[in-house]
Amino acid sequence: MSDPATLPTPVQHDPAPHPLAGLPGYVLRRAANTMMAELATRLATIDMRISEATALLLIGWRNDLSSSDIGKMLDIQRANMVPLLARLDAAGLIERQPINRKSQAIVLTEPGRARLAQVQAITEQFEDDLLARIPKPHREHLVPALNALID
Amino acid sequence: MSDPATLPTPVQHDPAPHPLAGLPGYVLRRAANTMMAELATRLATIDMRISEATALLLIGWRNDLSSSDIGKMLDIQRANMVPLLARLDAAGLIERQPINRKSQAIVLTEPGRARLAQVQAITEQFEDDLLARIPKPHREHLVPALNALID
DNA sequence: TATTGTTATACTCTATAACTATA
DNA sequence: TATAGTTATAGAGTATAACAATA
Repeated sequence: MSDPATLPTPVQHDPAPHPLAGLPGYVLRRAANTMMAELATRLATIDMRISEATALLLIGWRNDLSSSDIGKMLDIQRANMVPLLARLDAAGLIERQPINRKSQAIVLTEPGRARLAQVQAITEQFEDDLLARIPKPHREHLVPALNALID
Repeated sequence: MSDPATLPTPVQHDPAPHPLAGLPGYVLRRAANTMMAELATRLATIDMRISEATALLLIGWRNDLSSSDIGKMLDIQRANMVPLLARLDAAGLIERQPINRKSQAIVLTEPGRARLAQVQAITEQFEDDLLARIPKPHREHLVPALNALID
């Protein structure tokens, strides 16, 4: 080995800034990926995915929503709601109540209500932690700014 | 209609369609999904994915980056860089220059530089349009707030 | 005619393990 | 020992087309 003092800096401990680091679209994608990975990790402790947890929150909010209704509110395709609700059903968290011969309301079972309480505890803590990471001067502007970007 | 003076004050100008609409984490995910879908649509006009376009921007910025370097900067796993660069290579946009017998620098070809110019035009317009959608009072706070969420 | 629920399918992004060769 | 490049594989989210039954 050569004298370390004579070598060029071999390692960058801080990721070098690059031209994308200041682009709103890029930091939006990176921030969402980082935070959703964190949320997914926390929800995994109760065997829930983000998509399942969001659906459960909605189902617990109203007991007259059909699969299509939930999909429209969460921007999830009808076809993709099928395996999602099938997993919640297989876990015994929801059941289907006929509205007419075409539609069914998705409602929570008793185990579903218990799971929802866990989901609410995790998501509330997550939202608090997320906001706490943002410097105070910017904090209150995040949700209004992001809402302006949603469809 | 009733006398407006007898009605409760309609202070809620932003009525939530559902309980998730006000959660920072949820709107972060929705905003990112919406904007990335828009960017993907625009990049598809020049046959580029978002991941390919971001890599191309980085490769055009410096000509001494290895596949691993690019992956670290963009938070893409080493293994996932392989098919990404393979597609850019197959399209004739990049070539590999040996650094040593272990590493290779990824550099743009002449067609790659032309494609990069198209990518830059699309992304700059996209970033402008994104910011324009945000009400002025919130605009300057978005990037600092999001940067605080990235790792 | 439009909508609901469904099946089938495919693409993109992401994640991990493991291997070879080289620093 | 650690890193670079690679292969293989799997999970998760998303998208479209198509179908039967019902509103």
